[in-house]
Amino acid sequence: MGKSNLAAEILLFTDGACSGNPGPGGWAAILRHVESDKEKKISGSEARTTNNRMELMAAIEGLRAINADRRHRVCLISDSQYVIFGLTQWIKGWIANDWRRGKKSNAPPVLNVDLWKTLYELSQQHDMTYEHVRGHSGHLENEECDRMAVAAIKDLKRGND
Amino acid sequence: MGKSNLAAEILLFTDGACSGNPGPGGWAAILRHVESDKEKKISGSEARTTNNRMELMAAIEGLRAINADRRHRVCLISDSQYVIFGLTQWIKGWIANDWRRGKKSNAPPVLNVDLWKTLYELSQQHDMTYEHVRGHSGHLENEECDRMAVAAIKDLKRGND
RNA sequence: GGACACCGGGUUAC
DNA sequence: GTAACCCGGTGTCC
Repeated sequence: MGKSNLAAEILLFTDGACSGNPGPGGWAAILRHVESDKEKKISGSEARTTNNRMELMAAIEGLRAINADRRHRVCLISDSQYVIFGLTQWIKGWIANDWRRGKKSNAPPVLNVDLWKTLYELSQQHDMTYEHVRGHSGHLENEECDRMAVAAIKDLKRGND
Repeated sequence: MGKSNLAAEILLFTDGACSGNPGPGGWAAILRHVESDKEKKISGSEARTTNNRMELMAAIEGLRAINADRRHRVCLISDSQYVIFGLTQWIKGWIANDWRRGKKSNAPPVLNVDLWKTLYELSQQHDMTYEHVRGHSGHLENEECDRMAVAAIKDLKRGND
């Protein structure tokens, strides 16, 4: 529980899972309104995707579930360094370098740009803080997200999506 | 499978690797006699070299492994544009300009001239065709050469060379 | 400005 | 072991 958490109105826990990478994937998010302690849970799946795309989707759909009528103070909590470092550090360079992975003109393109652009726009609509937690280390909400994401894959495979 | 391949008697696949660039390096070549389907594999290493020198060495040693009693139709297949374009396009200009990278007398010198001269002489002894393949894109012999070159470095590091 | 290679490091998922 | 992703670099040429 860092200082950043104390100020947040909304805690957004996210996780993604992928059975095969690439393969069937699921994502999940838990939104907690700190003051009221109300919680919302959402999850979804895709037939063929990657682990990183599911981590991004969890954050995107989580942010989409927040009312955009005004800016909220949101703390995004994920076990994905890809998501957290991407949003807090790497994305500035990507934008500066026209979504390439480096300054050289023939540097390879950043992947999953579609999701990164969407996530970036959504993050700009609120006052965001970020926290990286280690996966599978007893973090309650993170583990619940993990279970939900895995369940979403299972539903997909059973055709119950 | 271009026309050029159909005519070749010998397919020569090559690759180089370098752990650090510059650093310990390895090279490898697979020679396939098309008619008999017989194969020969060779590899080697150097304690301190560069990626491009190893790519050149792979081609040099590959050509050296071909019997020079008469001219053979050889197709050299490499993922190094440095090697393929060097041999098919650039080297004419280098020779014309006394191994300089341009026509001006103060143009910078071509690097690795020792290897380029050796490779050029060897290539003149046969009827060569050339093919560039993308690295790490599922090309069987190229990937096998890659493994052999990396293994050569490993042997070197273990002192088993 | 362009291209092909060669690495070093880190995280996750199978 | 392989695959999805990111950061940082050099070797070489046009």
